[in-house]
Amino acid sequence: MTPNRILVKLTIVTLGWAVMEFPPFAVTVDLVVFTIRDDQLCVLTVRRGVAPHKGRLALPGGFVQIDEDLEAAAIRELQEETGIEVPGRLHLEQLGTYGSPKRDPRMRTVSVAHLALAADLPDPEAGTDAATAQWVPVDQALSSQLAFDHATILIDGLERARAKLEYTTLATTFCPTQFTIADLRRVYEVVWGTTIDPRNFHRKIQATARFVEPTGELTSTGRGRPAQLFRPGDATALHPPLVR
Amino acid sequence: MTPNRILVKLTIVTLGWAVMEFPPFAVTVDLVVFTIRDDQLCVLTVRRGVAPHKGRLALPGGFVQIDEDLEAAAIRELQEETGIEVPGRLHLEQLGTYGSPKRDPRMRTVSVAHLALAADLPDPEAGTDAATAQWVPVDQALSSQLAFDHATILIDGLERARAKLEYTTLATTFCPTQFTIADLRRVYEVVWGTTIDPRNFHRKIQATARFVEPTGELTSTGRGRPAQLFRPGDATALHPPLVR
DNA sequence: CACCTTTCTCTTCATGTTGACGATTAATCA
DNA sequence: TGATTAATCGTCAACATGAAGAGAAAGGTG
Repeated sequence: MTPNRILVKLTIVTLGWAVMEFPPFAVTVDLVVFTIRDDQLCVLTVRRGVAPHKGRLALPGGFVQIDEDLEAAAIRELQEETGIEVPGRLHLEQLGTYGSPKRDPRMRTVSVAHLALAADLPDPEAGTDAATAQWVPVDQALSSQLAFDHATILIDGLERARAKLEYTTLATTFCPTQFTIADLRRVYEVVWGTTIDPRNFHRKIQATARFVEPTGELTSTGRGRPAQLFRPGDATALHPPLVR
Repeated sequence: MTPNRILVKLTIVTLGWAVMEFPPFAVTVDLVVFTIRDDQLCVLTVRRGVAPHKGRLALPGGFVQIDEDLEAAAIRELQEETGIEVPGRLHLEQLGTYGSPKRDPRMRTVSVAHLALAADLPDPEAGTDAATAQWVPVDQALSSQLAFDHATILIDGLERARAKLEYTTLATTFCPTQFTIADLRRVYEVVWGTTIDPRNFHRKIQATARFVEPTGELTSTGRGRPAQLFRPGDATALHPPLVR
């Protein structure tokens, strides 16, 4: 057994009055970032340039630094890999932690996955750290061979996002600063993969206090009657929920 | 800077073709185990015997071993600290991960908290590893000074449990193998801290397919009209949900 | 310009769910 | 024999839902 193997088995830290020993883990954050582009739910991916899983799509992420909060690490990785301005109009929450001993063949890694929802964002800029980052439709990502256990994480993130639309106002984070009720409806339709009656949806949104606030302006987009524009209200929970 | 400090800053692992370096973390599991005793929601606690936070109440938990799954570690700790037979009639799920750099003064620790719900269990046996384990009413635990960030974890676990009763059938895991609808109602009342109309609750439970299945037997407990006995049905989700 | 299409918005109606609460049933207790 | 307790059944008004008719306000076309 080499000295390096011994390091993997046990780390010892002396801190004045106490001696602790513990098995050392690598801790990472992975990100499931959703947005809607061209009426499709898309997830942010990176292309792996090194083994293992070289060439496969993966979720963006990286090591948590030794003095860094988990959420801070998620925000930092998001900025590094996408150039997204954080904090902005973006929702970020912890999704779950994935720590199977076999999930990374190189070392024992525990990954704290985070879920982020954002309005449509510009393509990641080439020439930056985000060079290999790209938006991929979720169904396309799921039918490709994602690296590590990222397919599991993506499925969990998708289900979380679908569920949260039911009982929170998070759908508005997928929308620009001003939007119509039809825009909001398309968010639900795209994320849930269903169709929704426009008239009942309209009634329901209007009946939910503080879900959306009218800006007073109208769309001047093209076909059909112009729609009222809204901005997000300050409600966060929906009573009663919207049901799939 | 001592060699031990250097060990804390960086671990290097050589695995044939690759050399990785990463900051080493200690990974632990903590457990929020709820049960109901004497119409009170109780949480399993241990009394800390060593610094830091010596003498304070804490949630049970411990280090994840280097080749161990996160859930397996949670199950092992549960057995070691309480003697609870796992798997049994018990619900276990991941709650969230807590990794503030300051949460443990001894080292950088990331804790994967788990939530467990169980029917009333015997007191932990003295003389075992579980010697200091005890059931404490939740409000009492919250008004005491819990160790580390365990108050935060407990609050999150409580909120998760309350929310899950709304849209799942998990309330039955707090009940013995046979129970009355009134027993089930008291679970909701205790966890939510509310009172519920017995007649409407009765109607609602009966209307929800496969929530509970009648055993055909009746209670012969004491005062009042005897009640039908039920066992848990095979439904897991509630449509429509019960609302607080 | 008249007329059609499109989309937003308001409305109706039948059905189902909820909360409040009266009434009945079946046991124990005094 | 009541009185009390708790389980169970029933009623009713208010509210929410899904389906769908109809009007309003824009653009497109001949």
